[in-house]
Amino acid sequence: MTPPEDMGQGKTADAPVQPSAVSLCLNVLKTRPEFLRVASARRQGTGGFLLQARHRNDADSRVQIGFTASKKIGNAVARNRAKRRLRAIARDVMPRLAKAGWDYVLVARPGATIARDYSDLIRDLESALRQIHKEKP
RNA sequence: GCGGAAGGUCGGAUGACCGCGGGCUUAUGGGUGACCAUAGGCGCGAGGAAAGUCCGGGCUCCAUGAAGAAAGGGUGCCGGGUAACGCCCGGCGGGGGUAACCCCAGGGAAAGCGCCACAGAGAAGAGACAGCCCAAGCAAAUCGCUUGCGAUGUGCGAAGGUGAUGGUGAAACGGUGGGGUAAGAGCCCACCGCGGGACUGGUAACAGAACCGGCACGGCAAGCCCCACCCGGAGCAAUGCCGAAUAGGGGCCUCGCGCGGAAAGGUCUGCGACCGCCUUCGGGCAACAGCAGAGACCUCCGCAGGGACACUUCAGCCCAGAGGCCCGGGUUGGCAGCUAGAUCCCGUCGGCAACGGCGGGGGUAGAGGAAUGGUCAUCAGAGGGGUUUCGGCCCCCGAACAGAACCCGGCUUAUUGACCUUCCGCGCAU
RNA sequence: GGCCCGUUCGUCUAUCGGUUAGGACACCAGGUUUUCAACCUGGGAAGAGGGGUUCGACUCCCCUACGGGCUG
Repeated sequence: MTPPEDMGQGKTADAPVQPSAVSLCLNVLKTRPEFLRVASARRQGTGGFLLQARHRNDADSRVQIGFTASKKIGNAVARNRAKRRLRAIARDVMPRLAKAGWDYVLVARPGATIARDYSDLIRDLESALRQIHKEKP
C-alpha cells in the first residue's frame, strides 16, 4: 500500500494552491437546505451506500461533503458507526477523485454500510464517482 | 460432589500505521493587536447502565416579600440514614419456600357517599320468600260407648313461633360436637375462631396476656373520600453579555388618573442688610443670606381607589400611566453558563446496618449536526463444534447491551460471560 | 437535548370495573343481474407487551416497547 504521506507531499509540492486532503474533508455540509439541494441533483446507488452529487455553479472551487444516517440504520451507536465508516472511505478516495466545486452527500444504507467489507466500500465509492461524473446534465 | 440463595467486582490486554475532538506548546507566514493559517511536538479523550426520563436535588430565570386558605398533585406500618426522595438500612405484620432467603402502595371501611355483574330466598345493618313447628278450627280414619260425644294418632292449618334448612356465589350475619326444644336458635356447655382488654416487654410499629363479652363490626379506598405529611412555575433550546441585521412597528383587552392637609426644601410673590453694576447722586437694576406670605406645580403626609403579583390578607413599591395577550419584521454569528462535586479511594473511630466523624491520598472528555474510525499483529478467553492412540495435540467460531450533550443522588430497563465472598439443602467419606 | 400526549378488527373510531368488546368503510360467501356496479342476506376479523390491585381489568396502578406533537 502506498504511504499516504508520500502522496500528499507530492501533491502539495506540485500544486501548493490546491487544499490538502484534511482541509478538503473539513468542509462539511450542515444545514437541511444544503442537503436538499444536493439530493435533488444526481444520485448513484451502490452496495454499501447511496451517493448524491451536485456541481455548485459558483466561483468557489472547494469540495463539500455531507453524511446522512437516518433512524432506519439503527440506534445511536449504529448511526455513528455508519457515518464514521463513510467518513473513512471519503477521506481515502475523495482527494483523488473529487472534482472542484462539487457537493457530495453519502447516505448510509441499513445493514450494508456497517456489514460490508471496507475494501468493497472503497471500490464502491470509486466506481460511483466515475459514474456520477460521466452523466451529462 | 450435586442442587440452590444472597451480595460484590470486571465490562479484554499490548503494540504498529493512517485519521478524529479538545488542551498546552514550537516554528514559519499574515496581522498594530486580540488572533488566524500551515507544519510539527507533548499529553488527554464515553458508560455501568452514558439509556428510559420514573422520582429527588443543585443551578438559572419568572412572580416585590411574608403569612394563610382553596384547588390540584404526590406519599402512606414503625424507627433511623440522607441535601432530599417515591431511595437506602434495621425492625414489625402478612404471604411463599424443607431451608438459606424472597415478595407485599402495608394508614382509616363504627365520618359519609357509591359499587358488589351472573347465580341465588337473600349482597349489607335484615327481613321478606320457600320451608319447619303449632293453639283454635276443619277433614277423614280407628277405638270406646250413653249414638253424638270422648280419646288416639294422621293431614290441612289464618294468627303466632322459628332463623337451623335453601341448585348459588369471590363473599351468606361464627365453626364442629353435645345438650335442649313443639320446632328450633350461643338458648346452654366443651374446643376452636372473634371482639374488648388491666398489665408486661419494646423508642415505636407490635408481641404476649389475666380477665370480660355469647358474637356485634362482610368486601372494595391502585372508587369518591377522610386523616397525617410534602409540593410555586418553567427548564441549560434556562439565562447573561457582545456583534450583525431588520423594525423604530401593528392589533385587541383590563383598570386608572380622586379628595384633604402640610410648608422643612424646591418654586412663586413682596420686602430686602452687605457686596456688585449703572447713575442726572434723587435713586435704579440684578440678586445671595434673611424675613413675611402663597399653595398652581415639584415635594411630603393622610384617606380612598387602582396596578402587576394564579387567590386572599398584610407590608412594601408605583400612580400617570400600569399590565396582559396576539400578530408582524430581522438573525440562524460569537463568548459565557461548562464541569471540583452532597466527589472517589485507603486507614481509623462510632454504629447491627444504611451512614457519619477524623486523617492521608487521587484527579486533566467537555463537543456544539456533534469527536473513538479503518487496516492489522501478538497474547488471554468461559465454552461450543470437528479430530483422537482419551494424556493430549491440531483446526474453526468466540463479548453483549450500548455513545457524554449543564451537573449530581436514586429507581427502572437492556446485557456477553467470567471471577470472588458468604450462606442453605441433599448425598458420600472421615 | 428538554417537555408532553397516545396505542382497541385491514383502516377510522365507540365502550360508568361485570359483553359474545359495538359501528362505519374495506374483505369473503350467497342472492339479485345476460354480466359488472349498486342493493339484500350472512360471515370472519381487535384490547401493544409484562406485572400488580380486585371475586372479576380494554377500563385502575407500575414498568417496558412503539408511534406522534411542542420547544431556540
